[in-house]
Amino acid sequence: MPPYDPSAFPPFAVTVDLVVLTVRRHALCTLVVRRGESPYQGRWALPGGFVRAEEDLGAAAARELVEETGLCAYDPASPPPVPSNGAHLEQLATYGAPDRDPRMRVVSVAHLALAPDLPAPRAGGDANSARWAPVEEILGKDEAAVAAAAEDGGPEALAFDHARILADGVERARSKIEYSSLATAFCPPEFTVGELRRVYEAVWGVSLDPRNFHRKVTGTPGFLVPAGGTTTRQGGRPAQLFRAGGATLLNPPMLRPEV
Amino acid sequence: MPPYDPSAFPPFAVTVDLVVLTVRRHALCTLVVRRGESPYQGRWALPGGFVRAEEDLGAAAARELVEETGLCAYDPASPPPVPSNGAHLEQLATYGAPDRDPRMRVVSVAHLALAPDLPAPRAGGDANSARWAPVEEILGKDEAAVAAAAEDGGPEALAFDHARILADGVERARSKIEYSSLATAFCPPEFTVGELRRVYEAVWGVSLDPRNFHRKVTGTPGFLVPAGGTTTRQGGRPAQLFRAGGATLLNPPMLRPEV
DNA sequence: CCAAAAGTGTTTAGCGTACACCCATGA
DNA sequence: TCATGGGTGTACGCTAAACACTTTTGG
Repeated sequence: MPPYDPSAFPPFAVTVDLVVLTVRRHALCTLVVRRGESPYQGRWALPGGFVRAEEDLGAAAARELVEETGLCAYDPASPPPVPSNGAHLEQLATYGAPDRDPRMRVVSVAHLALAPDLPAPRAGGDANSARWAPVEEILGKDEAAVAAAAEDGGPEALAFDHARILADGVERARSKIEYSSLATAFCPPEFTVGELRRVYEAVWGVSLDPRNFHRKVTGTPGFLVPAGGTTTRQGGRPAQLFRAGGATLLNPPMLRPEV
Repeated sequence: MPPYDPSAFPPFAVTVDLVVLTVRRHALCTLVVRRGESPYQGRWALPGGFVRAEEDLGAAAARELVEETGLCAYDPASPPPVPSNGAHLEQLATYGAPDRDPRMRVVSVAHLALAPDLPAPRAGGDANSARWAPVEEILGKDEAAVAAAAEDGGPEALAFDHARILADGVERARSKIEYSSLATAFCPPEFTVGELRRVYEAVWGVSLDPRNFHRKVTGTPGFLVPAGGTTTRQGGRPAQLFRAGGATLLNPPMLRPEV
């Protein structure tokens, strides 16, 4: 083990990058911002920024989330995901290849945020410098391969290693809604079983049987609690409204159909 | 978003810390090293060190693993976990609370390594400055609560926030062997079904039915491949030897019994 | 009345569990 | 012979999948 000499450490910059996912018009979308400066000037990138000197990593991610979306992050540990437009926020992974930023050594602690559908994004007031981009449009169908090859790829490719980060975030979201109640983070505070099912269908890119899905989610204790009212959103029998229940782990899990 | 000014970033040190897990004498154990310097002088800590200026995060973790154990890390992406005494290595999470190290701002990218049982550890040649400590002995029974309260706790508590990191690593290992073939990383290259079962029992702290376990692992295609020979290790009918197969995902997963 | 979405009931097949039973070795 | 661990067969119960069917709205 090398001697622990605090005065001789290599200089690093530490940033947080955000994979903010939402479901819009039956498609899984992510927030991207237009880069105003070199390198990768004019290209789309994940939102992010430097961690401040006295700031925790999670706090930096929450601050960036507010700055980019106005979304308030809630702590996954606190039982009730109370606020009306809160977003789930969790650490994703850390990316620190020596050459990932040509200017200097930057280590980025990526975070994953899941949000309900929102109005148009705001990025420092500049409207067309931020957008919700369909994940499929950025990563293509074969996500793993594209993400690996996308760096320095075509003009639609994300800056830096952000395609890889996005692919990892999407994969995390896809697997985590299997065995947790996280899919409710894509829904408004009150939602119907059909809306929740369309979240699963959009995130997984599959079709699910509405009848079996209904039985599954309403039959799992603590997953959903009735909110009282009913709604008619699109011609048909009105649906009951639910809120996310206290249960965070889904046992047995929701089964993702084979492709 | 704050302006992106590379010359004005706060100074960070970036380290890697290692949660190295193995199964020894039916108990899940982790590698800890004795700290020779302040702060936390004389206390046990997870092995780790600074990331070098031109070094990738995973490479730094692999280097530390070799320095501390002589273990060679294999890339989980490459299909055959070839080397005889290789260890599984993956990124765990990143810890960067502003006050986690009293001397300076340190962000630690923790990694998780799973290794087969080894001879006594070596730490720079100093024999009694490193040991395999039973996880239960460090974290106690109720791991989440203890890990949260352990910092600045009794003399047996790990330095810094390492109890939290260890608890997170153990939890990752416990959940990941459910749905992946990762448990074979705790076994030597050739092993019996009974040895693999004892790995599950030690990591989960439960008893599993030997007959159903045998059917489950031998019936999952690609999980185990027969290695040919048989062995008598402890009086009884000789057992077939197996190698880890190519399958990395276990579907359906191994079910962890309720406690 | 018809379309559309919500919700319920029923059947079937697969898998996990429990446990009886046989096999092969050392002492 | 017995003890010990390896391995197989079988019956039971639960759950997911498939799908027929009823309910409640809007047009």
